[in-house]
Order: sequence, then structure tokens, then C-alpha cells
Amino acid sequence: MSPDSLMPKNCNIPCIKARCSSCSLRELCLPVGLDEQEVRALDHLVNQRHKIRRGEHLHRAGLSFHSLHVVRSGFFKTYVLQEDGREQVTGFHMPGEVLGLDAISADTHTCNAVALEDSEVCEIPFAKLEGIGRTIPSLMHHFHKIMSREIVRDRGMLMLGGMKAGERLVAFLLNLSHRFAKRGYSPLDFNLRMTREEIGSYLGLKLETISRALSRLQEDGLINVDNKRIRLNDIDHLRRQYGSSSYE
Amino acid sequence: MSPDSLMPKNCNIPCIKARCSSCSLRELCLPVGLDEQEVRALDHLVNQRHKIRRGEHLHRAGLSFHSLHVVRSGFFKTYVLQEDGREQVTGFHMPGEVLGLDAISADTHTCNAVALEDSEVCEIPFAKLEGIGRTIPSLMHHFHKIMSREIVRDRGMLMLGGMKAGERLVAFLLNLSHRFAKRGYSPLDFNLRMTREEIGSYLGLKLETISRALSRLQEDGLINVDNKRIRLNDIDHLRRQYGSSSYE
DNA sequence: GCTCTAGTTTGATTTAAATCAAAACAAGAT
DNA sequence: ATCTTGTTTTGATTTAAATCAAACTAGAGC
Repeated sequence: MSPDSLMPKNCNIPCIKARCSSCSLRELCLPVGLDEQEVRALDHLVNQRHKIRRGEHLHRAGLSFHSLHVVRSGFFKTYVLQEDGREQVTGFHMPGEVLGLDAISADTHTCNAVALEDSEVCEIPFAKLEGIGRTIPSLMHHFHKIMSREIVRDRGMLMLGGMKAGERLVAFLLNLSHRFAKRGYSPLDFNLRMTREEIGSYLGLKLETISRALSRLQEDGLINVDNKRIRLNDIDHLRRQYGSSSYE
Repeated sequence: MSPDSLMPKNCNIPCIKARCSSCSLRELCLPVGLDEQEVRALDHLVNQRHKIRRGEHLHRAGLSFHSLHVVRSGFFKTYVLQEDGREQVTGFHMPGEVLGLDAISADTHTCNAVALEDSEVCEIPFAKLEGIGRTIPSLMHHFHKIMSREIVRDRGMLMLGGMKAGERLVAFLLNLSHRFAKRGYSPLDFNLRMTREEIGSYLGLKLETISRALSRLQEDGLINVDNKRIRLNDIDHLRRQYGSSSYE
């Protein structure tokens, strides 16, 4: 599914929280013990924290790339502008997820990232990450898993190819649900931060189609829709009926 | 667009070809000088070469992951089976491209890879790659670019979301053309190794739609179709008319 | 409170692609 | 060569989604 946090699922060291001077050490803590020196190295890795207000951009396509960003709080969307001016949404990103992985390829950002609500990010200078990764192999390995997960996530979107509108939308909702759950929020009751049009762009559908599909799911009693608030009434039914969908 | 070879575009060292005992050192050669010891390290990295006959699998979804594979010759498709039995094609892979990047995420292959013609691959044990990467930073960095390029590639496919059948198909053909060109083959005249059905699965369309779209392009004089052989008659027109398309 | 705007819902109609169906074709096996 | 079998093309029809259009809603600012 998603790059998620830099924190491995089984982060089993008594995480160095106490000494965390920098903002996202929690995400970076590794499933292995770190010695004093390594902790200091990590401390230097993630040293800048930025506030991005709703509507502001974290980066824009074409700008040169230096740092990855971990979402600390808030919500982002990434998108590209096609030559005809249409905006194509390429992803939505919530706390713990990493932005900028696409830019490593050519040292240039390939998409725009904008905050959908007031947000905070941590900056991770990529050169530093590669440097420190050399001395902390498990950190490097963990980073590779994050990149790979991003590939799996995008691949999952491709698999919506054969599905119809309602199925795609359910897949999308289940995906959000899953990601919220992993962050400790309710998987059954959440707020969409994006518009119908943005969802449509992401799923390759028009906004009216999204609206109709939501209404249909509500008629069927599977979900409740109150503007941007979504309640999943029968998540098992959703999962069964719409199969693979949850694409993790 | 695609993970392409492990060889950076500007592979400017008088590549160690002479000493290449292993099969894909050429791909691994780096844009920096390597000392004697480093060359020996690389030599150990890529030491196995496998022949995969048409129809045989390189790996299957669910199997545990140990090695990446670089396509040496031939042509592969990757796909997943959905619970309803439908096959969803996730990619086509030509010489120089890397297979298995998705599997790093969970140490498990997430897709099946099958040879569409008799092929050869080089095996790169991933643990070894990470180990050697630690001592050759530029190798590690190059690997990160390859992973990132894979993300960009998949992202590019997502962007076909808003396009119609003909446009998607042209984007697909231009993409193949581009990749063939980079490998020294004609970008204007090539053979599709996959069926219309596989193209359709990849693009989220039915095989009849692919067939009709090809016929349409031929009627318009833009391409020539002779079964699997494709000739692009007016690649500039194709690029202009179908825009972004070439999604590199 | 009201107004204005951006976003959403719903309906009527059109259009692109899926589906159903059959014929034509190519390649491999015998 | 002929018989398969799998693939491709083309046509007729249906269907899902896009498009066009209008009404409705929520929220921001006055």
C-alpha cells in the first residue's frame, strides 16, 4: 500500500524517545539496537521541521530535489499538470508517509505536492540519509523497503484497471480506512480531506461518477455519506463484494 | 520511464568490460572509477545467469524473495491473479530492466513474472547488493535511482487514467518505442511480444478495443499493423496528437 | 443575518467501451 | 500438406460512464 512511516511495524527497541531531539526520530527508530554514536547520527539526519499551510506547496514539479519529507501531521495531495492544463492527482499522503521518492530518479521533482490542510513535515536531506545509511545497514534496508512499498502501492492502483466505478471507489475507501487504522484513527468513520473531483482524478473517473457511486453505496446501506464524512457500515461486506480492493 | 539497465546513462568509465567475468557487469558499471578491490566485489555480486524459456516463470507471487533479476535478453511480463481468476498484467520488461523491486517491501514476491520469449536473466542476491553498496556509495545511489525510476514509471501509467482508449494505446506504443530506442533497436519498427489481450489487461481495456484502436490508427495512416509487427509512420504526429503519452 | 463561491447531488442525454458473436488468420503439431 | 488451437479482426448490440445542465448545500467573508 503506502510508504507509511519510516517506522518498521515491529519497532521493538524501547524507542529512543527520551533522547529524540529531532522531530521524526520515532519514525526512524529501527528494529535493532542503536549505540550512542548511531543515535547521534540519526539526530543529525532529521533536523528540520516545516509547517505547510493548507493550499501551500511542499514542492513543485521541475524543482531540483534535495530532501525527502515525512508527513508529521496534516494531509497532502500530489499531482501533475498535463500540457492541456488538466490536473492529474497521483496520490494522497497522510502522517508517517514519505514524499519525494519519485524525485530521486532524476534529482528533480516529478510532481507537485500541496497541503490539503495545515500540515507539518520533517525534512530528510537525501544525501545525509545515504551517508548515514552506510554506517547503519538496517536503516538503509528499511529505506529500501519503504521505496519498494511505494512501488507496490502504485502497482495496486494499476490493478484497478479492470474494475468499474463503484469497485474502484470502494477500493479507495478501504485503502484510506486501512491507512487510518494503522495510524490509530477509526477505520470506520473518517473525513475525506479531498474533493470528489480530486478523488475522481486519482481514480480515473469524473466527479459526478464519484458522487453517484457514493450515493449508490449509501442507498445499499453499505456506507453513510455526510458531505466529507464517511462511515463504513459494513466493512466486511465491502471487502467481500469488492474483493482485492484493499490493495495493501 | 522504466527501471532500465543498472547502467547510468553517462557510463563514462572505460567500462571494465575486459575483466567482466560475470554477465551483467556492464549494467552495473558506474559513472565513477572503481579500484581493483571494488571490481572484485562487483564480480561477486552478479554471479549467476539463468535461461528462462518462453512460458516459464522467473518467480511467482507469494514466494520468498532473495534476488533481483536483470533481464539480459528476451522479454517478460509480470502479472497478478485476482481472486476471481482474472489475470491483471502489471508490466512488460525488456533487456536491462530489473525485476523484483516490488518484492523488497515484504521479502515476498507480489507478482508473477513469465518469459514471453526465450530469455536470459542475471541474478543479483539482494543482501549482497546491500552489502557491497555500503562500500561503493555510488553503486547504492545508482540503485536508489533505479528504484525511484520504477516509481515514476508506475506513476506514469496512473496518468493514463483520464485518457481514452486510442490515447492510451498510443502512449503504450510510444513508450515501447522509446525503450527499444534506448536499447539500440528501431523505435519505428518493432514486434509486440504480447497479445492484444495482455496489452488490454495492462491498459485497462478489452482485447477487442485494442484491436479496433490499432485498426483505427492504421486507417489514419499513423501506423502500420501486420499482426504483431508495428511500424510507426508518423511518430511526431503521434506524440503531438496524443500528448504527454511517452511518459518517461 | 446575508451573499458569494466552491463543491456536491441529481437528472437527461450522448458517447465510448464492453459484451456478444462470428469469421478470418497464424503457427504449431501431426 | 491438414488439423488444431489460440489469436485477431470486424460487426451488432448493450451498458457504463462522460457530458451537459440545473438545483442544492456548506462555508467563508461581509
